[in-house]
Order: sequence, then structure tokens, then C-alpha cells
Amino acid sequence: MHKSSSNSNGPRHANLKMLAEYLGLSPSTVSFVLNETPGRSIPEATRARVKAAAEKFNYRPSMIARTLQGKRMQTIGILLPELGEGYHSQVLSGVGDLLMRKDYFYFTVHHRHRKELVSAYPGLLRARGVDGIVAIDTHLEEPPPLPTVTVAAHNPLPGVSNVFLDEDHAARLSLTHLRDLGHKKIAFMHGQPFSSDADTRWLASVNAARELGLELHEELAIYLSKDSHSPEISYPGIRKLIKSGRQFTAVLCFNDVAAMGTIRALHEAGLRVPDDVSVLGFDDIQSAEYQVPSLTTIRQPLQKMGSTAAQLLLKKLSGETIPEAIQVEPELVVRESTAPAKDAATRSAVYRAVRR
Amino acid sequence: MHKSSSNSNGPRHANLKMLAEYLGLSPSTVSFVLNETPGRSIPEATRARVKAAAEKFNYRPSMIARTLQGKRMQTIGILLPELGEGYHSQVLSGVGDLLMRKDYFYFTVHHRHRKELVSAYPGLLRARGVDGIVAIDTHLEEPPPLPTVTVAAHNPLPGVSNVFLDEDHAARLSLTHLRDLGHKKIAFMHGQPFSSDADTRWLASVNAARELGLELHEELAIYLSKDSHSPEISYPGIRKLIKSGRQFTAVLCFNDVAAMGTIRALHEAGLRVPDDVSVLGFDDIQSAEYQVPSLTTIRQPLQKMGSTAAQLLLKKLSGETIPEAIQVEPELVVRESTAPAKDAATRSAVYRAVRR
DNA sequence: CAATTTTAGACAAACGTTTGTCTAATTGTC
DNA sequence: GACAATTAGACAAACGTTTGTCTAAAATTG
Repeated sequence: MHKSSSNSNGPRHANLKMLAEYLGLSPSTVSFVLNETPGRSIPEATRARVKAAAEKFNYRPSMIARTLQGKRMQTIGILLPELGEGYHSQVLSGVGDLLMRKDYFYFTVHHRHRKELVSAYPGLLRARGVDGIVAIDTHLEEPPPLPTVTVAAHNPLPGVSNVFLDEDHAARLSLTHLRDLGHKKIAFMHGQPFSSDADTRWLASVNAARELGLELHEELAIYLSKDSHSPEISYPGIRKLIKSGRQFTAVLCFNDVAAMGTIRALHEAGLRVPDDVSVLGFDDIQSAEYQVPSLTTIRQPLQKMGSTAAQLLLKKLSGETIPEAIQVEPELVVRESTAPAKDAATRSAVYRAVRR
Repeated sequence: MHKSSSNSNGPRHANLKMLAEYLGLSPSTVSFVLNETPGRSIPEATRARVKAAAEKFNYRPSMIARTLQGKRMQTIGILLPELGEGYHSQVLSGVGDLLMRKDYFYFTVHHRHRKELVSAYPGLLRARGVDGIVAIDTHLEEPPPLPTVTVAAHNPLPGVSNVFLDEDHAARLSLTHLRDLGHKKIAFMHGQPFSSDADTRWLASVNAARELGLELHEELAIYLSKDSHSPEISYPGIRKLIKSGRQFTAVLCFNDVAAMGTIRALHEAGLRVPDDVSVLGFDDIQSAEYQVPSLTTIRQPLQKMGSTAAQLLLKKLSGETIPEAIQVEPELVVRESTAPAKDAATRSAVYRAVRR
């Protein structure tokens, strides 16, 4: 049970005291040299000796002890719903990349939308000395006890900056594209209720549709509910829609993953994309470009949203004032999964053929 | 520049001393109660008072201070080449999931295969108090100064356990499948040199091919080199192969992502998968199932490899002896991207047609 | 040369815990 | 009732840093 010397059996690891003793100096002096503390006069000769010794013993100051002194740990905590592929991991990668570039380390904690976890984690992170928090697509009930920046927040919180997509712009981009291709009967998808974007995106679509003079048929709405990040989320909904016999020439998907499931469901029903039905994705995740057919989609700059959030948090930590709302712009990426709508007659024929 | 009260202006956060003062007890007594330290007699009444106060002030002991005392931080560091989608993030998700279940936290650090980073990170992690390291697909030159478990290690290291796939089994599975479908002219892919699996997988394929009486033509070999995790890695290689006019009826891909690029390249050349060419993936990443056509692939239990590695590390940390080599078994997942080989005559005709 | 300033560094407190040792009061035993 | 044993808790050292205060020696000034 005891561990005497957990791994290497050397004399633990070099610390300030050992270094000081070896050099015949006091720990404080060594500390001054290594931190280049201003206002302390240490001759160059001594500085050199100290640095050489630090190098020799591969000394690395304990962040732990340093943090106990009230200094920054250079560490932040990232809260997100889920590990694995898709939206979250893209944002995470943006956050992580920037943090590493700035010599920050980070904890990743996932909560699967469970309230107890979401509320417990900030405290646990604080106990581990993190300086701040980035929360991605996470429903925070109250501002955490640490400087925080959110990405795709579920609700505005005082003192917490939020990085989010311009959903109105996104909705206009996607619906304009479909309208220009002649689509009128468009199936819509509503994201899972636990997704922060679900309602705003839906609302934005409704507004944009009205603006563009497109009708929105409730019978063509698909409500996602499955808590999954694989394409199966949209599969049953699309199958049901196909079986219902209702006509549609395009599907506006909640995200690219849902678009993949949609394409597969259509494919299995003998409907070709984009010849028979156009499919529009959302997010532009990495694999969107390499699907067959490649996905036309609304690109969210996910990595950039992540890095922006991280950057803002670091600024906040260094005392700067940062804006509360940071809106980023989407972009329409036209690929193969959308095409001009067929006229009604052709469509009906296809439908009859397909439904047997 | 100074920060007086970085965030909330309350009296910082509850600590042992404050709690003790409030209760009229010494910090040690409070500590004994909260940690249920055995061998200390504290009457139930006092215990209740302490617990109530801790609750009231939302007291959370500082892991920092605790770790300084030599206790475990309940934190591990995860080393991997890259953030984002694919192989690494699946393994990461397995590791992260298990760690969170065990109330461990973790740092993720990525190094992009850069040597200086790989060698610097273990020390930096130690300075932050991590108890151990999981290194995924990472080329470690020497055993880190902390208990370590690797996944898909590049080279064996003394005292470091490694979780890896049974590549011979995998090669037999894939080549048997292709042989049974009648494929003889099979294009092979060699992974990027920085990928730990590249050589072993190649060698395993060569061996399995010999075993099964399949010939391996060097002209049908594709060498990946691009440091990317998008399907573009295989795209140029396949295009070149097609242009060369060499005949092949199947492509054995290094991974699913490469398979996606392969399918796309074939598709663009007017070759249908699996009708004209069968494509076999490797890994079975989440989206493999939802490609069109869905990928036949060799499943690596990536999540499980991650969780196994994490589990082993925790065991090691608690003093148990763990095996040095943990081999996991692959599984053939047959989907749509492979089909019986067409006979040579048909193939040639197709080729002529395609090449114009 | 005496007085002052600067230099080079030591010393000690503090950060928030854990834990070994100590003590006063209470309880139990004969 | 005298003694021992137990109970309830205090006290202090330690972990590895940082940092404010102090001091002896050296250098500068008049």
C-alpha cells in the first residue's frame, strides 16, 4: 500500500531547497534568479551558477506550491457535454490549440447534460487551481466562481462573455440557397432540446422563411430527440417522413451528422441525393467535404469560436475588459448534396415508384 | 495590473482555517472530520457541526494544498499527437470517460509529433501535480518520470505498459475477406511514417498475404505521407494509381478516413464502390457506418483501448502490478463498400471506358 | 576617514492542507 | 478515592514556493 518511491528511486525530484543547499545559497535567492524577480540585486556570476545548477538537476518549479502562494496555475477548465466526434470536439480543438500555444494547460470535463455534474464541476476545477473556465454548449445555472467564457451558451449570465453564431444570417444563407434552387417543400429539423442552438436556430429559420416568402409546413418538421452524436439521430425521423408520403424536395438539417443520417435514410428508400432530394447540412465538420455526395452546408467556424473564447478568457484573466457578446458569422459552402428542385410532376412519379 | 479580488468580491473562498475559526475548533480537527481520518476520536455532535458548517460555506478542500502534502492529485495527463476527429479522439474519449467515472481529472496535451514537445510535456505535467500519464500514439524516447501507460506505443519502454491491436489478426481478417470475395489485385496502403501502426500493419499485411497465397504487387502500393486527419491523405495516391492504368479490384486502406478519400477519388474517376472496386477501411470510426456506401472495415476497439489504458494506469497508481503488453482483438465489420470482384474482362472494359 | 548608500543575500512568514505528538478533562477500574 | 485509560482536541511541523523585511559587507561620497 505504501509507495516509498513510486517510480524512479532517485531522491524524489529537485526542489528549491535542494538547489539552494547545493549552491550554498538560500532558497529565496535561487527563486529570485530563476524568476528574474525585479528589484533584487544578484551578481551575474551567481545568476549563472544558479541557472547552471537548475539545468543540471533538471529543476522544474512546482506549480502546485507556486499556486498555493496565490499565483496563477496557467491552467483552465473546459466544460462540454460530450467527448468524441463532432461539434464539441471541433470547438474543443480550437480552445486547446490556442491554450497550448499560450503555454496554458487545460482540464477537459464532460457532463452529458447532467445538472449535478454541471454544477459540481466548477467547484472541483477551482479546487484544482484552474484560473478560468471555458464552457461549450453547456447549461450553466449561475456564473461559476471563476472567470468564465462560454461558447454557444444556453442563457446569458452576468459577467460571462459568450461566443455564438449569427443564426439569423445562417438561416438566411441556407434558405436563400434552397429558394434559389427552386425548392418550396422543405423539411425542417429541430435540434435536440438539450442543444443550446436548437431553439434559436429554429426560430431563425422560421423568420428567414417568412422574410423570403417560403412556407413552412409543420408536417414537414422533424424533431430530433436522441442524445447521440452519430447520424442515427435523424434516421428514424426521415424514415417516418418518407413513409408518411408527404412530399418534400429538400431537407434542412440541424447539423452535418444529421445530414449524413438523412442521406442514408433517403438512399435506403431509393431516393437519390441531390437528384431527388437536396440535403443541406450545418456546421461543416471535417468529414462533410468527403461524404458521397459531399455536403452542402452552413459552415460554423467552430475552431475559431473555440480559439476566440480561449483568447478572450486569457485577456480577462490578465485584467482586460472583454465584450459580453461575440457573434461570429457563418458561411454557405456549396457542394454536391443540393441541386435544383424537380418539378412537382416528376417528384410525384418518383414518390409513387418508391412507395410501391 | 493588480487584481484585489479577481472575480467575486467575497472574502475569497472558505478554507479550513476559516471553518475552524467559525466552529471554535482547530483546523486539524475539522480536517479529521471531513476526511474521516481513522484513529481520531471526535464525538458525533462535533462531527455534525463540522459537516453542517462545511456545507453551509460550500467548503471544498484545496487539492493544491493537499497535493503539496504529498497526497495524490487525482489527475493524470494525456499525451497525444493531435486534437480533433478520428483515431486519437476516440481513444481519448475512452480514456476520459473512464477517468471521469473514477473521479479523476485529466490534462490533454497534444504535440503534433514534435520531439521537443513530447520530451518537455511529462516534466510540465509533473510540475502540475499529475499522478500519471497515458500516451496515445506518441513516440516517447524514454520512460517519463511518472507512471505511464501507452496506447499504440512506437517502441517498448521499460516499466511502461502498452495497449495495442493484434495487427496479425487484423491483417488476416481483412485479406481473408477480400480473398473470399475473389479479389486478387489488391492495392495496399502504407500509413504515414509518424504513425505508430504504419510499419507493423504493413508487415502484418505482407505476412498474411503470403499465408493466404495472395500476391502483393509493389506497383499497387500507396504510401501516405501527409500529416492530416482528413480524407485528403489518400486522395492523391489513389488518383495517381488510377491514372497509372494499373488494374486493381480492391483497396486495403490504412484507416477509415483514408477509405473516405479513396471512395471519393474513385467516385470522381467514374468508378463505383463496391461495384467496380471494393474498399476496406480500418478503425471503424463513428462515421464509417454512415458513409454512402457504408464502410466495410476492421474495427479497432478504440474506446476500449483508451479505457483499458486508463484502468491499468489507475491500478498501477494504487500499487498493483500490471502486465507490460496488452493486446486487443480487431473485428471485421462487413458493410457495403466491399463486394465480389468482377472478372478481369469486365474490369478491363471498365478501365478502358473510364480512361478514355 | 567617517558617514551613507548600495549590494548580496539571509531569514521568516505565508499559502491551505495533513498528520504526528502532546495535553487536559473525562471516564472507568479496583 | 487513587490510578489508569480513554476521549476530545490543540499544537506545530511539513509540503515547495514567493515575497517582505532585515543585515552585513562592500562601495561610494564628502
